[in-house]
Amino acid sequence: MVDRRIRKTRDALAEAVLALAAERDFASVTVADITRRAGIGYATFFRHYPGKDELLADVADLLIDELLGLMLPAFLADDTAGASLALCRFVDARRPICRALLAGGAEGRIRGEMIRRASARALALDLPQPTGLPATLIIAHAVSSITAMLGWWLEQGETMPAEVMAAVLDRLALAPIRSGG
Amino acid sequence: MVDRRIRKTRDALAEAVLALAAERDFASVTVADITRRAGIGYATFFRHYPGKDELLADVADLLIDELLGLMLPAFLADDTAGASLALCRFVDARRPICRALLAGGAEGRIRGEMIRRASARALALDLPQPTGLPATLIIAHAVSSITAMLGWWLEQGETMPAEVMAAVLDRLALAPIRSGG
Amino acid sequence: MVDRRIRKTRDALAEAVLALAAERDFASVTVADITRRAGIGYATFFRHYPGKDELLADVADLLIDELLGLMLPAFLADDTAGASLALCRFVDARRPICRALLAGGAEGRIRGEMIRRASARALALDLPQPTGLPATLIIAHAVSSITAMLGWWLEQGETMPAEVMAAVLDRLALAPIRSGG
Amino acid sequence: MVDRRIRKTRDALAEAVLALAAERDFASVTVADITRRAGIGYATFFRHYPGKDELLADVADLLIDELLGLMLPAFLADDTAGASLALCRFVDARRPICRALLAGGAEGRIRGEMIRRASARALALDLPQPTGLPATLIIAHAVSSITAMLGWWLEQGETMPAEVMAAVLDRLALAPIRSGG
DNA sequence: CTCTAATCGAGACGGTACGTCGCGTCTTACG
DNA sequence: CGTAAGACGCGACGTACCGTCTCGATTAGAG
Repeated sequence: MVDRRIRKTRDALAEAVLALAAERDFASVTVADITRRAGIGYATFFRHYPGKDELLADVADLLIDELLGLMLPAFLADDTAGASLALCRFVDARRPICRALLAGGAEGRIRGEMIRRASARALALDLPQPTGLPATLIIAHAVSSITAMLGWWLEQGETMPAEVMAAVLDRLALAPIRSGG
Repeated sequence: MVDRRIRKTRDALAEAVLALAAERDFASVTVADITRRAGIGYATFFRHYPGKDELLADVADLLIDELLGLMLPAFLADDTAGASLALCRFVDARRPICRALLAGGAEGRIRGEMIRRASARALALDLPQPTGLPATLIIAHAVSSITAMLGWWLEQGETMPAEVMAAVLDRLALAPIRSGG
Repeated sequence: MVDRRIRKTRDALAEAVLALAAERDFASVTVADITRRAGIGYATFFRHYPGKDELLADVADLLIDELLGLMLPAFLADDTAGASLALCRFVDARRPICRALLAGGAEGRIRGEMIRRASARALALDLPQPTGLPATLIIAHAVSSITAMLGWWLEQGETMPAEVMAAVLDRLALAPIRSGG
Repeated sequence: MVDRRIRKTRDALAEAVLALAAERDFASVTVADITRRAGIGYATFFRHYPGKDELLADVADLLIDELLGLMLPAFLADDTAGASLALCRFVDARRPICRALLAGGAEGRIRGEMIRRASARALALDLPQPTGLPATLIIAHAVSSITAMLGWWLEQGETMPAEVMAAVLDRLALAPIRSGG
């Protein structure tokens, strides 16, 4: 169905871009760096992606979708603590890739993409706003705060357990959304 | 004391970079764009700044310092609502420049710079951590959440008054830092 | 074997640099002038040559080699008159290119290159020095005198036939090397 | 008469340009190099000379005039050997400056200037051409050959006495002009 | 098992922006 | 109040990447 060569090339690109984004500022990573690392031809890159940003987005998309799918149910059930915990365990189990996406120079793009996708989902669900605040504002707050704190967490090494981090996340970023009002 | 020509050139550069950062993605702004807008020679730019990022940082620094100086007293007095209000009024009174810094493509850099400076100040003050959480984590959360929400606010036009925004900011980002524990 | 695109680009560059060197002072010719004339991209130039001097040298090299190959046999056979005549006819048949190389601002570089190559050849041949003078001195004299006179000749237009010029060349520059001693 | 300060500045410039021309390629010497070396202000340079070429020309002019004045009498008296000897002794007595002018990157300009001035003198004198050859051609030959050989000589260090060099010069460059015909 | 079309590597190319350097002019702070 | 110091506009330089393109060589998967 899908040519095996294509899959192989894309996998190599994904691995390469993550490795490079993890080890230095994403803006300074060039397409040639990626292709060299992936062991593929320079022009071949553009047969798959229009640019490095799109490659990164493609790599991140799966993760973001998975993550949102994981958090939304708990969040909608007002179980912000559960959502936080699910999130932190998810991230903890994928430290290298999350580190690449959240603690490198790519963070800005990732956050933007997450806000976009979360807003789209919220719009599609047409959820009620018990807090009386615009959904896009809440999302901007939640996503920004969470990605910032996760980035901080991942930069600390393995010093703080997922459960503790989840509690912090919940207390500072998620619970305030529900409480009060 | 300082050559008048130098001041004039720097002022022109500051004005130009703000105008350009406001009207489109900062990453797509070139040094040539800035110098053209400022009416100065291309090479002259580099006699003042190593690159456009540094120019932006220089422009933002004053604002950031002023802003931190404004918020800190209220924040340290546990008056997060007062700090929020001071912040929103400050921003409201400087919409164009804040919009350029927070709602354009420059947002990532500005946030990074703010986190850096705020962390430095916190370290210098050696403030007690009543919440038991690391200062750098709190700052990452607060700065990220606040800049994200302020960016959202500035993008909405003048639809929401500063007082309302301040309440939101306080409830979602600042108050949670103090409360609980 | 050699990429056809490369050959095409180099040919275009060679044509362009000769045309420009012929019509004005070589020092005032810029790389951009050359690439514009050749119809190639500016950066492409540097994929082929480190600078305009090297391009000119490359263009001149073929000619110089051919010319040295033409003169040496007669010269070594003590037939300086024959060598002069061969030289003048050779130049006469290639007036435009020789004019570009000898009567423009490129003259200094060309002379230097000729001295270098001729010295290398002389060294390789390890020829006896019947005159008792160092080969490099003789070469400096011969090349300088000849290029100067040829430059003068080419600037006069077609007023003096090759045979006459050859006689002058022989009498002033070449014959004195052999005679006496 | 002439402001002493002006003379002092010019002398400093002359000294500086000669020193720099001697120690490296003249084309790579910048005006800032010269002024730094001379210990004068950058802008001051342009109050005295339009550019570094003109400074060099000014410095060389005196020498060239002196030299031509020295050689001409002997040359016009058909005493080419005497002219050669006068020349070589003159140069030998001023090795550093001559080296700077003849063996550095300035050689091309100096030769051009010498040809120009010698041609002007020849034209002014309206001397008969016993050889039947155009004066400008002879001058081109003589000046080029001589400067080339002197450059070679100066580069050898002090290995060859002026008298020997003069004999070579006479035999290869000057005598052939007179002899034959 | 073959053949045919898609995919690949390699890398030349036209561009755009960069940051540097030197020039020659013009202003300005300072002695 | 003149002058050195140096900021400035200008323009060429050489570099780095981008995204497009043309080559053959290889290889997958349909017939």
